[in-house]
Amino acid sequence: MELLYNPNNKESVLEYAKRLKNISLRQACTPEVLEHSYLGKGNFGQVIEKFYFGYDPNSKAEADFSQIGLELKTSPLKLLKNNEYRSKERLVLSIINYFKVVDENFEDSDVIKKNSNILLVFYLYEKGVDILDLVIKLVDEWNIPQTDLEIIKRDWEIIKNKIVAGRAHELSEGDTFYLGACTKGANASTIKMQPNSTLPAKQRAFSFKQGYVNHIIATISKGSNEVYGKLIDSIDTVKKATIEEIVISKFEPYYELTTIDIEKVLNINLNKKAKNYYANLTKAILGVELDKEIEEFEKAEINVKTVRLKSNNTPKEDISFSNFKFEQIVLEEWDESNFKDILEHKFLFVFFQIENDKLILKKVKFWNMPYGDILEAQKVWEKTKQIVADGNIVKEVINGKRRTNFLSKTLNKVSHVRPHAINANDTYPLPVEDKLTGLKKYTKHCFWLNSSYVRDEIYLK
DNA sequence: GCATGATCATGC
DNA sequence: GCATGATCATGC
Repeated sequence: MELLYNPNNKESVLEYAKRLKNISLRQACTPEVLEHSYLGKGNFGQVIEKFYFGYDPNSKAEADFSQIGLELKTSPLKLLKNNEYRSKERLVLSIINYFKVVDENFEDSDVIKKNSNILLVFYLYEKGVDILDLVIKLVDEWNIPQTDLEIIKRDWEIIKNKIVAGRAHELSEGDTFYLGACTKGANASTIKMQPNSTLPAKQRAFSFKQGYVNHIIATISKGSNEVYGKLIDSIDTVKKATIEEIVISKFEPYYELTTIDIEKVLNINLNKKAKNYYANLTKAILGVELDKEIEEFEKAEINVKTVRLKSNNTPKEDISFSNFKFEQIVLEEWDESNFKDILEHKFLFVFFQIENDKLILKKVKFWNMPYGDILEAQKVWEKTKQIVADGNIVKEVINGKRRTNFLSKTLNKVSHVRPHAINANDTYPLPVEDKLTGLKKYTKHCFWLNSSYVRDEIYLK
Protein backbone atom coordinates (compact mmCIF):
# COMPACT_ATOMS: atom_id res chain seq x y z
CA MET A 1 0.00 0.00 0.00
CA GLU A 2 1.25 3.45 -0.86
CA LEU A 3 1.89 5.58 2.21
CA LEU A 4 0.11 8.91 2.45
CA TYR A 5 2.74 10.30 4.80
CA ASN A 6 6.50 10.28 5.23
CA PRO A 7 7.43 7.78 7.99
CA ASN A 8 10.83 9.42 8.33
CA ASN A 9 9.41 12.82 9.14
CA LYS A 10 7.70 13.30 12.48
CA GLU A 11 5.68 16.34 11.42
CA SER A 12 4.31 14.34 8.53
CA VAL A 13 3.39 11.37 10.74
CA LEU A 14 1.71 13.62 13.31
CA GLU A 15 -0.20 15.58 10.70
CA TYR A 16 -1.43 12.38 9.10
CA ALA A 17 -2.31 10.89 12.51
CA LYS A 18 -4.34 13.94 13.54
CA ARG A 19 -6.62 13.45 10.56
CA LEU A 20 -8.06 10.57 12.61
CA LYS A 21 -9.72 12.96 15.04
CA ASN A 22 -13.47 12.61 15.21
CA ILE A 23 -13.72 9.76 12.73
CA SER A 24 -13.93 5.99 13.10
CA LEU A 25 -11.66 3.29 11.70
CA ARG A 26 -14.32 2.38 9.19
CA GLN A 27 -14.12 5.92 7.83
CA ALA A 28 -10.35 6.21 8.11
CA CYS A 29 -9.00 2.90 6.89
CA THR A 30 -8.49 1.37 3.49
CA PRO A 31 -11.44 -0.79 2.36
CA GLU A 32 -9.47 -4.02 2.93
CA VAL A 33 -10.14 -3.56 6.62
CA LEU A 34 -13.63 -4.88 6.05
CA GLU A 35 -12.32 -8.20 4.76
CA HIS A 36 -10.52 -8.93 7.99
CA SER A 37 -11.80 -10.01 11.28
CA TYR A 38 -10.05 -7.86 13.84
CA LEU A 39 -12.89 -7.63 16.25
CA GLY A 40 -12.33 -7.76 19.93
CA LYS A 41 -10.20 -6.16 22.53
CA GLY A 42 -6.64 -5.26 21.72
CA ASN A 43 -7.12 -5.15 17.99
CA PHE A 44 -7.79 -1.44 17.64
CA GLY A 45 -4.09 -0.73 17.48
CA GLN A 46 -3.41 -3.51 15.00
CA VAL A 47 -6.12 -2.27 12.64
CA ILE A 48 -4.76 1.28 12.69
CA GLU A 49 -1.22 0.12 12.06
CA LYS A 50 -2.16 -2.13 9.16
CA PHE A 51 -5.02 -0.30 7.47
CA TYR A 52 -4.28 3.36 8.25
CA PHE A 53 -0.54 3.69 8.64
CA GLY A 54 0.07 0.78 6.30
CA TYR A 55 2.65 -1.29 8.12
CA ASP A 56 2.39 -4.75 9.61
CA PRO A 57 1.83 -4.90 13.35
CA ASN A 58 4.98 -5.97 15.15
CA SER A 59 6.34 -6.50 18.58
CA LYS A 60 9.83 -5.28 17.86
CA ALA A 61 12.05 -3.85 20.56
CA GLU A 62 12.34 -0.59 18.64
CA ALA A 63 9.61 1.99 18.15
CA ASP A 64 6.95 1.53 15.46
CA PHE A 65 8.18 4.53 13.46
CA SER A 66 11.77 3.47 14.05
CA GLN A 67 13.42 6.18 11.95
CA ILE A 68 11.97 8.92 14.15
CA GLY A 69 11.76 6.94 17.41
CA LEU A 70 8.01 7.30 17.67
CA GLU A 71 5.86 4.55 19.19
CA LEU A 72 2.16 4.28 18.34
CA LYS A 73 -0.22 3.50 21.20
CA THR A 74 -3.99 3.36 21.06
CA SER A 75 -6.10 3.44 24.20
CA PRO A 76 -9.79 3.65 25.15
CA LEU A 77 -11.47 6.64 26.80
CA LYS A 78 -14.61 6.87 28.85
CA LEU A 79 -16.78 9.95 29.04
CA LEU A 80 -17.79 11.31 32.45
CA LYS A 81 -21.17 12.89 33.16
CA ASN A 82 -19.50 16.30 33.11
CA ASN A 83 -18.30 15.58 29.56
CA GLU A 84 -14.66 15.17 30.50
CA TYR A 85 -12.61 12.31 29.17
CA ARG A 86 -10.89 9.81 31.40
CA SER A 87 -8.78 6.81 30.59
CA LYS A 88 -10.67 3.55 30.67
CA GLU A 89 -7.54 1.61 31.55
CA ARG A 90 -3.85 1.72 32.23
CA LEU A 91 -1.60 2.12 29.18
CA VAL A 92 0.48 -0.97 28.54
CA LEU A 93 3.97 -0.16 27.28
CA SER A 94 5.82 -3.45 26.88
CA ILE A 95 6.08 -6.90 28.36
CA ILE A 96 8.71 -7.28 31.07
CA ASN A 97 11.33 -9.80 30.08
CA TYR A 98 12.31 -11.00 33.57
CA PHE A 99 15.59 -12.47 32.36
CA LYS A 100 16.66 -9.43 30.35
CA VAL A 101 15.61 -6.57 32.60
CA VAL A 102 17.90 -7.68 35.44
CA ASP A 103 20.91 -6.76 33.27
CA GLU A 104 19.52 -3.46 31.98
CA ASN A 105 20.07 0.16 32.96
CA PHE A 106 17.03 2.39 32.95
CA GLU A 107 18.39 4.72 30.30
CA ASP A 108 19.18 1.86 27.90
CA SER A 109 16.23 -0.30 28.84
CA ASP A 110 13.87 -1.58 26.17
CA VAL A 111 10.83 0.07 27.71
CA ILE A 112 12.39 3.54 27.77
CA LYS A 113 14.10 3.33 24.41
CA LYS A 114 10.81 2.34 22.86
CA ASN A 115 8.38 4.56 24.77
CA SER A 116 10.04 7.89 25.52
CA ASN A 117 8.19 9.47 22.58
CA ILE A 118 4.69 8.13 21.99
CA LEU A 119 2.03 8.88 19.41
CA LEU A 120 -1.21 8.51 21.33
CA VAL A 121 -4.54 7.75 19.69
CA PHE A 122 -7.44 7.80 22.16
CA TYR A 123 -10.84 6.52 21.10
CA LEU A 124 -14.14 6.61 22.93
CA TYR A 125 -15.06 3.14 24.14
CA GLU A 126 -18.68 2.07 23.90
CA LYS A 127 -19.76 -1.31 25.12
CA GLY A 128 -20.87 -3.71 22.42
CA VAL A 129 -19.92 -1.42 19.53
CA ASP A 130 -17.78 -2.78 16.68
CA ILE A 131 -14.25 -1.40 17.06
CA LEU A 132 -14.48 -0.10 13.49
CA ASP A 133 -17.23 2.30 14.58
CA LEU A 134 -15.61 3.70 17.72
CA VAL A 135 -14.73 7.37 17.27
CA ILE A 136 -11.20 8.65 17.77
CA LYS A 137 -11.22 11.69 20.01
CA LEU A 138 -7.67 12.66 20.89
CA VAL A 139 -4.47 12.33 18.88
CA ASP A 140 -1.16 13.78 20.02
CA GLU A 141 2.39 12.92 20.84
CA TRP A 142 3.61 12.52 24.40
CA ASN A 143 7.13 13.00 25.65
CA ILE A 144 7.67 12.00 29.24
CA PRO A 145 8.51 15.25 31.07
CA GLN A 146 11.86 15.29 32.88
CA THR A 147 10.29 15.51 36.34
CA ASP A 148 8.08 12.49 35.60
CA LEU A 149 11.03 10.64 34.15
CA GLU A 150 12.84 10.82 37.51
CA ILE A 151 9.84 9.21 39.25
CA ILE A 152 9.49 6.64 36.48
CA LYS A 153 13.17 5.79 36.74
CA ARG A 154 12.78 5.03 40.45
CA ASP A 155 9.67 3.01 39.69
CA TRP A 156 11.56 1.02 37.09
CA GLU A 157 14.35 0.34 39.56
CA ILE A 158 11.90 -0.81 42.23
CA ILE A 159 10.44 -3.30 39.76
CA LYS A 160 13.86 -4.43 38.53
CA ASN A 161 15.21 -4.84 42.06
CA LYS A 162 12.29 -7.02 43.05
CA ILE A 163 12.98 -9.26 40.06
CA VAL A 164 16.71 -9.31 40.90
CA ALA A 165 15.74 -10.39 44.43
CA GLY A 166 13.86 -13.38 42.98
CA ARG A 167 10.50 -11.88 43.87
CA ALA A 168 8.93 -11.36 40.44
CA HIS A 169 5.92 -13.36 41.64
CA GLU A 170 5.36 -10.75 44.37
CA LEU A 171 5.23 -7.72 42.06
CA SER A 172 2.29 -5.39 42.67
CA GLU A 173 1.19 -2.18 41.04
CA GLY A 174 1.15 -0.66 44.50
CA ASP A 175 4.94 -0.95 44.62
CA THR A 176 5.38 2.05 42.37
CA PHE A 177 4.04 5.51 41.53
CA TYR A 178 3.59 6.22 37.81
CA LEU A 179 5.09 3.18 36.07
CA GLY A 180 3.38 -0.03 37.14
CA ALA A 181 4.03 -3.70 36.55
CA CYS A 182 0.56 -4.83 35.49
CA THR A 183 -0.44 -8.39 34.72
CA LYS A 184 -0.61 -9.05 31.03
CA GLY A 185 -1.58 -12.18 29.19
CA ALA A 186 -4.37 -14.15 27.64
CA ASN A 187 -5.61 -14.50 31.18
CA ALA A 188 -4.29 -13.81 34.64
CA SER A 189 -2.77 -17.25 34.84
CA THR A 190 -0.28 -16.64 32.04
CA ILE A 191 2.91 -17.41 33.90
CA LYS A 192 6.64 -17.13 33.22
CA MET A 193 9.81 -18.31 34.85
CA GLN A 194 12.01 -15.73 36.60
CA PRO A 195 15.81 -15.56 36.91
CA ASN A 196 16.53 -15.70 40.64
CA SER A 197 13.84 -17.99 41.93
CA THR A 198 12.33 -21.31 40.99
CA LEU A 199 8.84 -19.91 41.60
CA PRO A 200 6.86 -19.03 38.48
CA ALA A 201 5.56 -15.47 38.19
CA LYS A 202 2.63 -13.97 36.38
CA GLN A 203 3.55 -12.39 33.09
CA ARG A 204 3.62 -8.63 33.56
CA ALA A 205 4.11 -5.52 31.47
CA PHE A 206 5.41 -2.05 32.19
CA SER A 207 2.48 0.31 32.06
CA PHE A 208 1.46 3.86 32.87
CA LYS A 209 -1.08 3.78 35.66
CA GLN A 210 -4.60 4.85 34.79
CA GLY A 211 -4.15 8.00 36.87
CA TYR A 212 -1.04 8.87 34.92
CA VAL A 213 -2.89 8.36 31.63
CA ASN A 214 -5.65 10.66 32.92
CA HIS A 215 -3.01 13.28 33.44
CA ILE A 216 -1.75 12.80 29.89
CA ILE A 217 -5.31 13.18 28.62
CA ALA A 218 -5.90 16.35 30.65
CA THR A 219 -2.64 17.79 29.39
CA ILE A 220 -3.17 17.12 25.70
CA SER A 221 -6.86 17.98 25.65
CA LYS A 222 -6.63 21.19 27.66
CA GLY A 223 -3.01 22.09 27.18
CA SER A 224 -2.80 23.04 30.84
CA ASN A 225 -3.07 21.59 34.31
CA GLU A 226 -5.24 24.10 36.09
CA VAL A 227 -7.05 21.39 38.06
CA TYR A 228 -3.82 20.22 39.67
CA GLY A 229 -1.64 21.50 42.47
CA LYS A 230 1.91 20.22 42.38
CA LEU A 231 4.20 18.86 45.09
CA ILE A 232 7.14 18.78 42.74
CA ASP A 233 7.92 22.19 41.32
CA SER A 234 11.28 21.55 39.70
CA ILE A 235 13.60 18.90 38.40
CA ASP A 236 15.93 19.72 41.30
CA THR A 237 13.29 18.82 43.88
CA VAL A 238 12.63 15.44 42.34
CA LYS A 239 16.29 14.65 41.80
CA LYS A 240 17.01 15.24 45.47
CA ALA A 241 14.11 13.34 47.00
CA THR A 242 11.47 10.70 46.30
CA ILE A 243 7.76 11.48 46.46
CA GLU A 244 7.70 9.72 49.84
CA GLU A 245 10.50 11.88 51.19
CA ILE A 246 8.96 15.09 49.87
CA VAL A 247 5.60 14.32 51.45
CA ILE A 248 7.01 13.15 54.77
CA SER A 249 9.27 16.19 55.04
CA LYS A 250 6.21 18.43 54.65
CA PHE A 251 4.31 16.61 57.38
CA GLU A 252 7.16 16.20 59.89
CA PRO A 253 7.11 19.77 61.25
CA TYR A 254 3.53 19.13 62.42
CA TYR A 255 4.14 15.82 64.18
CA GLU A 256 2.89 15.83 67.79
CA LEU A 257 0.72 18.91 67.17
CA THR A 258 -3.05 18.88 67.54
CA THR A 259 -5.23 19.53 64.50
CA ILE A 260 -6.13 22.86 66.11
CA ASP A 261 -2.48 23.87 66.41
CA ILE A 262 -1.73 22.71 62.87
CA GLU A 263 -4.47 25.00 61.60
CA LYS A 264 -3.02 27.84 63.66
CA VAL A 265 0.49 27.34 62.33
CA LEU A 266 -0.85 27.15 58.78
CA ASN A 267 -3.04 30.17 59.46
CA ILE A 268 -6.16 28.48 58.12
CA ASN A 269 -9.60 27.78 59.47
CA LEU A 270 -11.18 24.62 58.09
CA ASN A 271 -14.71 23.40 58.66
CA LYS A 272 -14.19 20.56 61.13
CA LYS A 273 -17.55 19.05 60.34
CA ALA A 274 -16.87 18.84 56.65
CA LYS A 275 -16.55 15.37 55.35
CA ASN A 276 -13.37 16.33 53.55
CA TYR A 277 -11.80 17.97 56.62
CA TYR A 278 -8.83 15.60 56.70
CA ALA A 279 -8.36 15.73 52.95
CA ASN A 280 -8.28 19.52 53.20
CA LEU A 281 -5.87 19.47 56.14
CA THR A 282 -3.61 17.16 54.11
CA LYS A 283 -3.72 19.53 51.15
CA ALA A 284 -2.97 22.51 53.38
CA ILE A 285 0.04 20.75 54.91
CA LEU A 286 1.27 19.81 51.45
CA GLY A 287 0.82 23.38 50.24
CA VAL A 288 -1.82 22.53 47.67
CA GLU A 289 -4.87 24.76 47.15
CA LEU A 290 -8.03 23.20 48.55
CA ASP A 291 -9.94 23.29 45.27
CA LYS A 292 -7.19 21.47 43.40
CA GLU A 293 -6.17 17.86 43.24
CA ILE A 294 -2.67 16.83 44.25
CA GLU A 295 -1.12 16.11 40.87
CA GLU A 296 1.35 13.48 41.99
CA PHE A 297 -1.28 11.62 44.04
CA GLU A 298 -3.69 11.58 41.12
CA LYS A 299 -1.04 10.32 38.72
CA ALA A 300 0.05 7.60 41.14
CA GLU A 301 -3.54 6.81 42.22
CA ILE A 302 -2.54 7.18 45.85
CA ASN A 303 -5.31 6.42 48.28
CA VAL A 304 -5.16 8.65 51.37
CA LYS A 305 -6.57 7.16 54.56
CA THR A 306 -6.85 9.06 57.82
CA VAL A 307 -6.75 6.94 60.94
CA ARG A 308 -7.58 7.88 64.54
CA LEU A 309 -5.67 5.79 67.05
CA LYS A 310 -6.76 5.06 70.56
CA SER A 311 -4.17 5.40 73.34
CA ASN A 312 -3.23 1.73 72.87
CA ASN A 313 -2.32 2.47 69.22
CA THR A 314 -5.28 0.54 67.83
CA PRO A 315 -7.35 2.47 65.30
CA LYS A 316 -10.72 3.51 66.72
CA GLU A 317 -12.44 2.02 63.69
CA ASP A 318 -11.66 -0.50 60.99
CA ILE A 319 -11.05 0.85 57.50
CA SER A 320 -13.85 0.47 55.02
CA PHE A 321 -13.77 0.14 51.24
CA SER A 322 -16.51 0.44 48.64
CA ASN A 323 -19.52 -1.82 48.98
CA PHE A 324 -19.50 -4.85 46.78
CA LYS A 325 -22.54 -5.98 44.84
CA PHE A 326 -23.64 -9.52 45.67
CA GLU A 327 -24.64 -10.15 42.07
CA GLN A 328 -21.26 -8.98 40.81
CA ILE A 329 -18.90 -10.75 43.20
CA VAL A 330 -20.26 -14.19 42.28
CA LEU A 331 -19.37 -13.49 38.63
CA GLU A 332 -15.89 -12.13 39.30
CA GLU A 333 -12.58 -13.90 39.60
CA TRP A 334 -10.13 -12.68 42.22
CA ASP A 335 -7.62 -11.42 39.69
CA GLU A 336 -10.19 -9.11 38.10
CA SER A 337 -11.96 -8.19 41.32
CA ASN A 338 -12.46 -4.66 42.64
CA PHE A 339 -11.09 -5.66 46.03
CA LYS A 340 -7.80 -6.90 44.63
CA ASP A 341 -7.55 -3.81 42.45
CA ILE A 342 -7.88 -1.46 45.40
CA LEU A 343 -5.45 -3.48 47.52
CA GLU A 344 -2.84 -3.18 44.76
CA HIS A 345 -2.89 0.60 45.06
CA LYS A 346 -0.44 2.68 47.01
CA PHE A 347 -1.80 4.19 50.22
CA LEU A 348 -0.83 7.18 52.29
CA PHE A 349 -1.85 6.70 55.90
CA VAL A 350 -2.16 9.79 58.09
CA PHE A 351 -2.19 8.75 61.73
CA PHE A 352 -3.69 10.87 64.49
CA GLN A 353 -3.89 9.81 68.11
CA ILE A 354 -6.83 10.69 70.30
CA GLU A 355 -5.70 12.44 73.48
CA ASN A 356 -8.16 14.33 75.70
CA ASP A 357 -10.64 14.71 72.87
CA LYS A 358 -7.96 16.24 70.67
CA LEU A 359 -6.23 14.70 67.70
CA ILE A 360 -2.44 14.68 67.65
CA LEU A 361 -0.68 14.09 64.33
CA LYS A 362 1.63 11.13 64.96
CA LYS A 363 3.01 10.29 61.54
CA VAL A 364 2.32 9.66 57.89
CA LYS A 365 3.28 6.50 56.09
CA PHE A 366 3.25 5.33 52.49
CA TRP A 367 2.22 1.72 52.28
CA ASN A 368 1.10 -0.97 49.90
CA MET A 369 -0.05 -4.39 50.90
CA PRO A 370 2.67 -7.07 50.92
CA TYR A 371 2.14 -10.06 48.67
CA GLY A 372 1.52 -12.50 51.51
CA ASP A 373 -1.22 -10.34 52.97
CA ILE A 374 -2.89 -9.95 49.60
CA LEU A 375 -3.12 -13.75 49.59
CA GLU A 376 -4.79 -13.55 53.02
CA ALA A 377 -7.26 -10.96 51.72
CA GLN A 378 -7.93 -13.25 48.78
CA LYS A 379 -9.09 -15.97 51.21
CA VAL A 380 -11.65 -13.58 52.68
CA TRP A 381 -12.83 -12.60 49.21
CA GLU A 382 -13.12 -16.21 47.98
CA LYS A 383 -15.05 -17.23 51.08
CA THR A 384 -17.39 -14.25 50.70
CA LYS A 385 -18.03 -15.11 47.06
CA GLN A 386 -18.80 -18.70 48.04
CA ILE A 387 -21.20 -17.69 50.81
CA VAL A 388 -23.14 -15.43 48.45
CA ALA A 389 -23.16 -18.01 45.65
CA ASP A 390 -24.47 -20.67 48.04
CA GLY A 391 -27.23 -18.46 49.44
CA ASN A 392 -25.62 -19.05 52.77
CA ILE A 393 -25.41 -15.54 54.21
CA VAL A 394 -27.47 -15.80 57.38
CA LYS A 395 -26.09 -18.18 59.99
CA GLU A 396 -28.81 -17.75 62.61
CA VAL A 397 -31.53 -15.40 63.77
CA ILE A 398 -31.76 -14.80 67.50
CA ASN A 399 -34.40 -12.44 68.91
CA GLY A 400 -34.86 -11.07 65.42
CA LYS A 401 -31.14 -10.29 65.12
CA ARG A 402 -29.32 -11.87 62.23
CA ARG A 403 -25.81 -13.23 62.39
CA THR A 404 -24.00 -13.93 59.15
CA ASN A 405 -21.48 -16.44 57.91
CA PHE A 406 -19.23 -13.71 56.47
CA LEU A 407 -15.67 -13.90 57.76
CA SER A 408 -15.30 -11.91 60.95
CA LYS A 409 -12.12 -10.21 62.08
CA THR A 410 -11.20 -13.06 64.40
CA LEU A 411 -10.87 -15.42 61.45
CA ASN A 412 -8.41 -13.50 59.27
CA LYS A 413 -5.62 -11.18 60.30
CA VAL A 414 -6.04 -8.79 57.37
CA SER A 415 -9.67 -8.28 56.51
CA HIS A 416 -13.27 -9.01 57.37
CA VAL A 417 -16.74 -8.43 55.92
CA ARG A 418 -19.36 -6.26 57.61
CA PRO A 419 -22.41 -4.15 56.77
CA HIS A 420 -21.82 -0.71 55.30
CA ALA A 421 -25.18 0.89 54.64
CA ILE A 422 -27.59 3.64 55.64
CA ASN A 423 -29.56 1.05 57.57
CA ALA A 424 -30.62 -2.58 57.34
CA ASN A 425 -33.04 -1.73 54.53
CA ASP A 426 -30.28 -0.31 52.35
CA THR A 427 -29.72 -3.42 50.27
CA TYR A 428 -28.40 -4.93 47.08
CA PRO A 429 -30.15 -7.84 45.36
CA LEU A 430 -28.85 -11.35 45.95
CA PRO A 431 -28.00 -13.63 43.01
CA VAL A 432 -29.29 -16.61 45.02
CA GLU A 433 -32.00 -16.37 47.64
CA ASP A 434 -30.73 -16.76 51.18
CA LYS A 435 -31.42 -20.34 52.26
CA LEU A 436 -32.27 -19.70 55.89
CA THR A 437 -34.34 -16.53 55.58
CA GLY A 438 -35.54 -16.60 51.98
CA LEU A 439 -34.34 -13.02 51.54
CA LYS A 440 -33.80 -11.93 47.94
CA LYS A 441 -31.81 -8.82 48.83
CA TYR A 442 -29.47 -8.08 51.68
CA THR A 443 -27.96 -5.13 53.55
CA LYS A 444 -24.99 -3.68 51.68
CA HIS A 445 -21.67 -5.05 52.88
CA CYS A 446 -18.05 -4.22 52.21
CA PHE A 447 -14.56 -5.50 52.94
CA TRP A 448 -12.81 -3.85 55.88
CA LEU A 449 -9.16 -3.78 56.91
CA ASN A 450 -8.93 -4.99 60.51
CA SER A 451 -7.93 -2.27 62.95
CA SER A 452 -5.44 -4.68 64.55
CA TYR A 453 -3.84 -5.24 61.15
CA VAL A 454 -3.53 -1.50 60.56
CA ARG A 455 -1.91 -1.16 63.99
CA ASP A 456 0.56 -4.04 63.70
CA GLU A 457 1.44 -4.01 60.01
CA ILE A 458 1.16 -0.34 59.10
CA TYR A 459 1.38 1.95 62.13
CA LEU A 460 3.88 0.05 64.27
CA LYS A 461 6.02 -1.32 61.46
C1' DG B 1 -12.82 -3.89 75.82
C1' DC B 2 -13.85 -5.81 71.73
C1' DA B 3 -16.55 -8.04 67.89
C1' DT B 4 -20.28 -7.56 65.17
C1' DG B 5 -24.25 -5.53 63.29
C1' DA B 6 -26.15 -1.20 62.43
C1' DT B 7 -26.48 3.59 61.38
C1' DC B 8 -25.23 8.59 60.66
C1' DA B 9 -23.53 12.87 58.09
C1' DT B 10 -22.00 15.17 54.31
C1' DG B 11 -21.42 16.19 49.55
C1' DC B 12 -22.06 15.45 44.85
C1' DG C 1 -30.23 8.88 45.69
C1' DC C 2 -26.08 7.20 46.62
C1' DA C 3 -21.03 6.89 47.77
C1' DT C 4 -17.98 7.57 51.27
C1' DG C 5 -15.95 8.34 55.63
C1' DA C 6 -17.24 8.22 60.23
C1' DT C 7 -19.52 6.58 64.22
C1' DC C 8 -22.74 4.13 67.38
C1' DA C 9 -25.15 0.13 70.05
C1' DT C 10 -25.38 -4.14 71.94
C1' DG C 11 -23.88 -8.31 73.92
C1' DC C 12 -20.37 -11.30 75.29
